[in-house]
Order: sequence, then structure tokens, then C-alpha cells
Amino acid sequence: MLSGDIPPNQTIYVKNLNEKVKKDELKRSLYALFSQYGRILDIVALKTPKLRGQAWIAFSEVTVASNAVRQMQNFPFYEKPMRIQYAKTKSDCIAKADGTYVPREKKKKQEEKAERKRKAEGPQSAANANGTSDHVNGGPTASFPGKAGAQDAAMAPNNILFIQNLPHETTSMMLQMLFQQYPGFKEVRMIEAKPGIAFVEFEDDVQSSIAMQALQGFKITPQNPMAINYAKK
DNA sequence: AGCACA
Repeated sequence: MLSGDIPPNQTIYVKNLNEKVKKDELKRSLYALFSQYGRILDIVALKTPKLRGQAWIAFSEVTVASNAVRQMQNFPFYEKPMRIQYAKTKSDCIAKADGTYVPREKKKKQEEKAERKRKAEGPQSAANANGTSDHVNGGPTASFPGKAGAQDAAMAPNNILFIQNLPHETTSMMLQMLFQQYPGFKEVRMIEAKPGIAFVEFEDDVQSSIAMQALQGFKITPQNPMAINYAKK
């Protein structure tokens, strides 16, 4: 199994998040970043000592969650590579939609801990010697199947994006319309002498990354999927 | 490292 030993779930569990970023900004950024894969039903992030640095993102479909787990694995997000797994349990928002939601009774922490332990040392505690050598995931630069902009070599994150394969009639106004919807947008720069390319600047590389993810492969014309990379430093 | 929903 790809991510740990947790079975697929339509909610993903994200950890190693930068604990300095504020809760709602975090949620907004996660939303912008992950909604490219499909519909997000809910994002839960708490800043309690136990739960900071983690988030749960509930998707409309398991397949969407699966793509997100694979493709965003280790994505550099606020300076830190995201670690993504399937959530261990069903989200309340999904159970509610299912009709299977039952409000959980308040348990004391000790009871919960005991229960978890009981589950862990089930009937066969020596049964986990099955070659769990799975695979070491793809590394910091995931590829984006079906997206023409996927780069071949990893480029260091940069607040400036380099856009290629634009139709020659593209104007900076058109690009501005596209990119300004993403937080941190600053400006579009095009070069008269070089049609088909542009630079788009954001305030920082988290924000540029989100826009890149969101617009990667975007077609201004059917023949022109945008190829977006970080600009060279 | 850490699996919640106030």
C-alpha cells in the first residue's frame, strides 16, 4: 500500500505543515492548492498543541483523494514538504452526507487511549512480518500526468513563474485575469520580442506555487496548454 | 511525531 498502511479514504491527512501559519490562511491555501483535484467538502485544521501542523481535507470522491495523496506528496508548502496520507477514519461531514453520522459520545482521553491500544495488539500481534517494503515515493518533484506544463527537472521554488506555450495573441491583460484570482498576485510581464512566454510575479513562492498548481496546463486555446515553471533565479 | 470534526 502506498501511503503507510492506511486504506484509501476520501479524506486525506496532511502533516508536517508549517505551524507558524495562521489557521484560516492555512485553510485557504490548502483549499486553493487541493481543489485542482476535485471538489473539497471540508477542511479541518486545529491549532491545539496536539493537532497543530496537521490538517484533514475531505474530498467528494476517494479517487480524488488518491490523486492528491500521490501528486502532492512532499510538495513544498510554506517551506516544508507536505506529508500526506489517507485519514484513518471517516470525516463527520461525509458521515453526515452518508446518513451514517452518529455524534460520538464524549470519552475521557484515558479510555480512548486504552481502546486504541486494544486495537493495536489485536489477536495476531506477530502477523505484521509481511514484507512491507512498499515504495519510497517519487521525491520532491511529482509529475502531473496529463498536464503539459510538467517540468522535466526540478526547479527551485520561486515567487516568479515562467509561462510558456502561450498563443501568440495572448495579452498581459488576459494573463492578469487568470492569475490575479490567486492570493499574492503582483504582476504579469511579457516581452514584445518574445511571444508565447510571460513572467508572473507573486509575493512569495507559496502563493506562486498555488497559482502554478491551479493553472498548470490551462488552455487559452485548445492547442496551447500552458507550461508553467518557476522562473530561474 | 502528532488522526479531528465544538
